[in-house]
Amino acid sequence: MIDLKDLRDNPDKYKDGARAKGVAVDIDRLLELDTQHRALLAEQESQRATQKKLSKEIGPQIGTLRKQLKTVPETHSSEIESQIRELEEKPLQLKNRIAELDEQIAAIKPKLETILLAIPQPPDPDVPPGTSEADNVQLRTWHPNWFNPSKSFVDNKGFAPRTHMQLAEMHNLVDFERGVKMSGSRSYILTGDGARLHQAILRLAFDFITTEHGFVGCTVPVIVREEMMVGTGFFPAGHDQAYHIEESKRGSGHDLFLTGTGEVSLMAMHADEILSADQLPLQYATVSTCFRREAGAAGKDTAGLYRIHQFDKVEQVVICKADETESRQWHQKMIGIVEALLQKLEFPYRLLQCCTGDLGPKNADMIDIESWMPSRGDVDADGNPAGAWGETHSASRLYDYQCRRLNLRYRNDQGKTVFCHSLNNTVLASPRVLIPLLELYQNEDGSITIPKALQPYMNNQQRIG
RNA sequence: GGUGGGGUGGCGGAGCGGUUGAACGCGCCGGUCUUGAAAACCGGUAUACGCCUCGGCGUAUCAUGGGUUCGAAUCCCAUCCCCACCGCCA
Repeated sequence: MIDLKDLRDNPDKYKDGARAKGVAVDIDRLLELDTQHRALLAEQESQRATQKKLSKEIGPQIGTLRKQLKTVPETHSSEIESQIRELEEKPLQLKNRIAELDEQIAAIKPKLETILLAIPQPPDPDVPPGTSEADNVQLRTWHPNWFNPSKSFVDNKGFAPRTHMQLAEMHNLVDFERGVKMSGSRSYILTGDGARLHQAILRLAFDFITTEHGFVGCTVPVIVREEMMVGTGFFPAGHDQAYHIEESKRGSGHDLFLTGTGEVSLMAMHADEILSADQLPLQYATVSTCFRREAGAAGKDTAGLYRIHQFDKVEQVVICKADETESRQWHQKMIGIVEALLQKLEFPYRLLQCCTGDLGPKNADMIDIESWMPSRGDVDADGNPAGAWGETHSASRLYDYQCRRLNLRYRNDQGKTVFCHSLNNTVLASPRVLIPLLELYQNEDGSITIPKALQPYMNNQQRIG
């Protein structure tokens, strides 16, 4: 959520921001509604003030008259009753006017909030303009000595690559058919060493972020209330991407949603709280199952483990003071953690500065990290895929956009309550990450060397096949 | 799933239709006293929004949302949450 007061002062900042992100939102309409809303509120409040004052005068008078009614002979009672009635009628006009104003305010408020929630965070000025991921800008790349993605796979390893699907089939690592039988398209079963690799790499990532980088590990609910989806900024825009559990249809007071990332629960933990400054920064990590409907992605990346409905992800979030410099430092630090992990695994990767159109509604800035996936990209004359970068990580910087929605604040040195800043980044998501693992570490005979960093988590096993 | 009891400020805990944003205690902050500290005493101590002559003023908030009433923390309804017991269960 953006700051309505700031929007009043700088409407163009938000109009430009929405335009840069390609989000259609009627900010002029919001300003109009806001003006109306405030006028009504002012009148309603002053009417209420008069009503309160009047009530305090009348109240005791009615009280005394009622007491009199009990003691006085019946001959006088009708006179007292009419006095009471007279007093009671006094605030009636006010009451009607207030009810009228209440109604008008109640009619405007949801309209106002709908627009307010839809206004995206303006991109930072240093974010390059663009309309889609095609306009993202490569910042830097890294690769191990033994695999340079600027050369072909054959040049790197001396043989033609198999895809992760072929490798998975060879070694019975994934059962796509039965996964689909059970749960439809984009479903899978990790089996045998596939399941072990998955657990091993998640555990490696979880240990790395918690023990080496001091993030507090948490297990969190992956089924949450709608307000948490709204609070973290995934709703309303991402409503179609979330699985919806309609508990209200079964008599419950509210529906639930499956989270598409551990970020939701990690951030929602402190919703509606006022933290003390010395609690900050909060560094949390979780490994959680993520659910994504992939609505609108029909036909895209349908084969293999790339785009699936359910996966597991180690996620990191930071909640820090409302300080841009600190926020930016954390962003760099969180990216550095991922780079260190990928270097441990010896995966070639690159950093991409996402352009304005690719940021999503809540981010001021986003850096994607992509790992080299030999099976992606165009197929050459020999029938070998050229390989391509595939997104494995995404590091977001949100200022107070998310904390404002979550009502997550802290008390600063002056004792004022201030919305925190928040950031999040993938640590590692599997099984997508098994794509580079299997494909990069395959040998000519189809066997797979297990990365050194992973071997301790695989009972010191060195190869598959 | 069933039955019963509850949700009041940072915490504990009163209030159960009329100057109650809320007694009292604890905690916290400031002050007096003290060489210093403690004790004692005095004062202060919520959040949000709106208005504004930047000193304030107003409104809302006693789980949440409705309702009754001239007036609701207090009465009614719905929902959420917590606790206890029973049932079911990894």
